[in-house]
Amino acid sequence: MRADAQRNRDRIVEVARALVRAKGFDAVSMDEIAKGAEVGPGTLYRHFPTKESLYDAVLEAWAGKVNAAVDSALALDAPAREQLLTWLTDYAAMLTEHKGAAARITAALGDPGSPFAAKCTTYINANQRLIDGLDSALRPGVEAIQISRLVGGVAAVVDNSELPADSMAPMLAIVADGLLAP
Amino acid sequence: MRADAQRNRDRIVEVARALVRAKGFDAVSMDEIAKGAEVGPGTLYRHFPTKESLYDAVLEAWAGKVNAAVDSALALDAPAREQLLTWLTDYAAMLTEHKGAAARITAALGDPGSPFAAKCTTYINANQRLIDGLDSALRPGVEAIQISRLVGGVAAVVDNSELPADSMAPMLAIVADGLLAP
DNA sequence: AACTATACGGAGACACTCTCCGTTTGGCAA
DNA sequence: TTGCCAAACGGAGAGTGTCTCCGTATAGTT
Repeated sequence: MRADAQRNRDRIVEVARALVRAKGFDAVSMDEIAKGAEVGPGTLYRHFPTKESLYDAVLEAWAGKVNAAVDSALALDAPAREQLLTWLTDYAAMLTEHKGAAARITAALGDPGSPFAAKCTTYINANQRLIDGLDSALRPGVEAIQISRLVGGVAAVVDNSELPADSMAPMLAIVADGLLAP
Repeated sequence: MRADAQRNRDRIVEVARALVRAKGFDAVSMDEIAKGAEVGPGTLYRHFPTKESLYDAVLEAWAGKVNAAVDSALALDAPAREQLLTWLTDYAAMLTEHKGAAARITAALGDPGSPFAAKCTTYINANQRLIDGLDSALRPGVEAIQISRLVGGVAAVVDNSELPADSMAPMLAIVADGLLAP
């Protein structure tokens, strides 16, 4: 890639990240991002063929954080319930970090054609590692994608309704208790 | 209201209901509805100032169904877990009956200014009656709006991802077990 | 039959995503 | 350094959506 193209690409992602953080994905237009990054719309679309593919780039850094969070939860010297709840809370917090991310990523969980497909497998794998790690403490038959969807659903609701972050806690507690073996 | 206006209003809602059922709320445009009802866009917007207010009219008939469902679940001669699961399943099924309804209604749960506010209180009241009916079988401190959000979240995910209806069952089972007293 | 409040319809304002294509420029080779 | 050209740029505008304004038509009353 030519040097100017690389510079522009980086600036676009940077500007987009700031705008999305401030106003939410849906409330930011591509023109606005282009203007902020001082490029034309044509340039923007040369780098990112759709708005969602730009969003995917904005969320890039997250995948690593997810794996770190599941590791640190499993490393806790605590009962399974607390490990589980710690992870669910961290996971939900990451999903609500950027407005609009939770619903989008969670909706894409089963769709390999989505621009978020790579992130989805990261999330599902993280939940699978959790299941493997917690072993027999969980109810039998629970699947990683179900956990992803449950927590994603809760996070999406809280995100959409613009609720305070701590309103997730009681709902995640219910999910956690439901996930533990009867 | 003048007779022709009433006729047009009824036809608009009828056409909108059919189109939304077939294609989902987001995929149907107001122009399309206007054409289908053989009125101009101006007439459409005279009756329904926003697209969402039209959707509210489309969903009108539901409120009664919700109350009937919670009654019939509570009337079951069965353990609390089964009553609870029956209701959650019925409730989720109603939310996914029209594409796009689950996320919209659930997002509006705490917002009195939403066009769906009336429906939201119906849903919350239904869950409150469930809590009162199941009495001490539920975990202490659980709130009606939390149940509404949990089930709404699950329904929204399934709706968004276009999953088969039966994929909700295991997730609702987890929620149900989490809701029952430990 | 005339009159008026009410309702109608459609052109178009405005916003948004995305495309096409003529113009400019970075980086390499002579 | 200079010249070349593939790569990148920018912006006008196509296409689609929600919603508005206002001149026209009509229902219902007098």
